[in-house]
Amino acid sequence: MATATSSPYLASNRILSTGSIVHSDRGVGGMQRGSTAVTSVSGGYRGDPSVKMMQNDFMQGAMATSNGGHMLSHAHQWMTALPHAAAAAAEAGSPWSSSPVGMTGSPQPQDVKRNSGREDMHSGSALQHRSLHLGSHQAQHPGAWGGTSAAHIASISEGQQQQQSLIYSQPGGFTVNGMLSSPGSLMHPGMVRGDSPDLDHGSHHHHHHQHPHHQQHHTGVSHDPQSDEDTPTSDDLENFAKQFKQRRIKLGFTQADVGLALGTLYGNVFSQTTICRFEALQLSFKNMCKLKPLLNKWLEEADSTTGSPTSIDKIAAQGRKRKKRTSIEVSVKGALESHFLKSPKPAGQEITSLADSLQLEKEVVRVWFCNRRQKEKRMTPPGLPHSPEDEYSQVGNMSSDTPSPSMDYQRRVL
DNA sequence: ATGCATGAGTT
DNA sequence: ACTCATGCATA
Repeated sequence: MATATSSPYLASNRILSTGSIVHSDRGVGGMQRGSTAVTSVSGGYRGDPSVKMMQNDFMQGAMATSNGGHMLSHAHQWMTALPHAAAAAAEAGSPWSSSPVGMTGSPQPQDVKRNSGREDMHSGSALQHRSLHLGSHQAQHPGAWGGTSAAHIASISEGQQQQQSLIYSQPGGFTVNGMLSSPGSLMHPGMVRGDSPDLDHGSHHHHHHQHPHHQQHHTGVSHDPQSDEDTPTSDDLENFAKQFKQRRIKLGFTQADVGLALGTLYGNVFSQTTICRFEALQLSFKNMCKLKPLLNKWLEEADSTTGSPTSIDKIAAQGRKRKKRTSIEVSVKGALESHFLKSPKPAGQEITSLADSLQLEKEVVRVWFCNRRQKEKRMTPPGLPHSPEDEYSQVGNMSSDTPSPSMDYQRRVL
C-alpha cells in the first residue's frame, strides 16, 4: 500500500498543490510566457548556500535584455531535507586507476591474481573487427574510437585522468546474499577460481594501475597478455558488451539486477542506467575499461550459480533531493544544438545571454552543454544502428538514406 | 533507452 | 567552471 512509485524523498511537496503550473517565470516580459521549458517544480533541491551561481547570473541576464522587470519571483527553493545519509561509505580506491588514497580498512575486494583465458578477449582467435564505423561521422572526436589505434592516447593526454570515489556498500551492513550465494554446485567448466570472493574485507591489497597506453613490462613472469589486467581495445569492449548482454538476458537478469549484484559482489552498486550504457557502449573508453572487469566477474558468478534465487535487496537511497528534470522544448533544443556547433564551450556570459534568449535558467543551459559535450565523447554516437546485423536495405525502394539523424559532428578547435 | 542533474576531482 | 562518472526520472 505504500507509494512505491513515488519518490521516497518527496516529503516536502506541499507546494505543488497549486493550480498554476508555471509560477511567475522569468519569461514574463509582458505577455510572452516562458513556455520553452516546463520545470514542474515539486522536488527538492540542494538548499545549500552554494546556489550562488543561479541567482547572480540571473541578474545579469535580466538586465541584458528586455525581460528585466522583475527578478525575484522565481524562487526555486527546492528545500533540503536530509543533508546526507550514512547508508554507504565513500570509497576512493579504484583498482583501474591510480588511487593515491589509501583508505584505511577499506580494501577492495578486487583481485587481480586471477588470470584465466577468457573466451572473448585475446587477440588470437576471437578477434572480430567490425569496425566499419560508417566513415561519415563519429571518427572525429579526440578520444575517437579508432579501434586499436592510438586513438585513446590523444584523449587521455588531453583530458584529465581523474577518477572519483566509488561508493560501496558497507560490508556486514546488509545481507550479502543475492546471486552470489552460490548453491555450491558447479564450478566453471573451463576455469578455476581458487580464491573466494571475500567481500567483507579482503586483506589483500593491490596496486594495479593500468594506463591506456602504458603497457606494463612483465618482467620474468609473462602471463596472458590479454587478460583483464591490460587495456582492452575498443573491439574487445565492443564484443564483450555484446556478449555480456546476451548472456545476461539468457540468464534472465535485468540490467538493474546486474547493477545491484555488482553492489553485493564488490560493493560498487550501479544503476540500470549504467549497465544499459555499458551494453550500448555509451560510456567513455576509460569508463568502459573500468566496468568491464566487474561485469566480467559478475558473468562468471552468474552462470556459475545458474538457478540461484534472484533475491534482490534494495538499499536505501539517499535523502538527497533532486531538481525536477527540465523538459526542454524541441525547438529550443534545436537552437541549443545550433549553438553547440558554433561554440561547444560557451563562456559564462555567453551562456547567460543564451539562456536568457531561450528563456531558460542559466544553470539548465550550462548543464545542457556539459551533457552535450559528454555525449560527444561517447563510444556510440546517437543515431547509430544498435544492431549491426539488421540493415534494412529494401531493394527497389529507398536508396540513399543515410542513417545519420543528426548533422555531422563537430571538429575541434585545436 | 535517454535526458537532465549532481558531485568529486581538476584545472 | 570544467570534465567525468553516474543516476533519478521519464519518454
